[in-house]
Amino acid sequence: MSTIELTPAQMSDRTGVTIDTLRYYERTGLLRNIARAESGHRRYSQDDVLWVEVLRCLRDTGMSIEQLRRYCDLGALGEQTGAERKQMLEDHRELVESQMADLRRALELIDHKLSFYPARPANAAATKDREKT
Amino acid sequence: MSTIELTPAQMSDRTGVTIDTLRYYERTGLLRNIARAESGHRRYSQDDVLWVEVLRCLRDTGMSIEQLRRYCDLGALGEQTGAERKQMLEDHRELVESQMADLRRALELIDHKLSFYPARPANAAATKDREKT
DNA sequence: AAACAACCTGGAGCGCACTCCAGGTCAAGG
DNA sequence: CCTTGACCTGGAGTGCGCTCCAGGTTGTTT
Repeated sequence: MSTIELTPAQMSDRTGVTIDTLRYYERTGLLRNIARAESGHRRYSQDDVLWVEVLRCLRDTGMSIEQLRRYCDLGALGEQTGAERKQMLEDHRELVESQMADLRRALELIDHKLSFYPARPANAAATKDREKT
Repeated sequence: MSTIELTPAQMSDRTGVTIDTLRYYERTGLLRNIARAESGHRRYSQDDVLWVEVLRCLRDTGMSIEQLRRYCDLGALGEQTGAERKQMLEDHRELVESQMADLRRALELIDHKLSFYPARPANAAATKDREKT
């Protein structure tokens, strides 16, 4: 299995995460053991790509950098930290579900408000737009 | 209909928004025409409560303060801004739906990862936790 | 009337998650 | 060789959304 390695620029393209952010993640411990070329330049593996996608998925749904670092620390510590990692995931799962509830409420509100606007840009006078409702 | 007015502290209790944040919203134009007692102290109306709930709903789902202010500006300008306000709501609706997609992806990822942990804190050796997947 | 809480204003400060910068190294093309 | 551009490090800067503070007024309780 040829381990295709990516330059920082390529990694940034693949993941949609900027080079600066990749370095920031490395500094703060979210990315570890990134390979280097002899020149000292980083070389990212396919596993790194997958891991960054996991990180982004959790970040984008509200897990803090602090918590992600904790999660990484636990992973590095080995098997006996499984229970705590599981707990973190379960906690985050709850957060995600509560966010989904928020989003559903927001959709309802938006649709309710949109229902006061005419379907096509018709005469404005026809619309009695009840605000704050 | 008695217009029950609320003190800042009461308003904060009702909406879950701190007094400082309520003032901040007023400064930045998200809250307007807040009544005052003769003393100069604010008195919030029931409509203000509803409006803050709308603001929070939009804020919590990712609309920026900047955009919210724009939305308020348009509202203050009157009926002829209806089209733009409608557009803002439609744009935000799309944002909300894309966030829901993100959350669903996250839920899948989390559940996938959780599936590698034993149901009850059993012997750790039994779990071959494949990371980065 | 004295004490204490709640409120006022203008402005400064904070935490998060990046993002940018200076000053230097490395490497591929002409 | 020389230029050009991608990369390196350590550290400073940024923008957002609040949050806090100083110094003063108001209003209620004892």
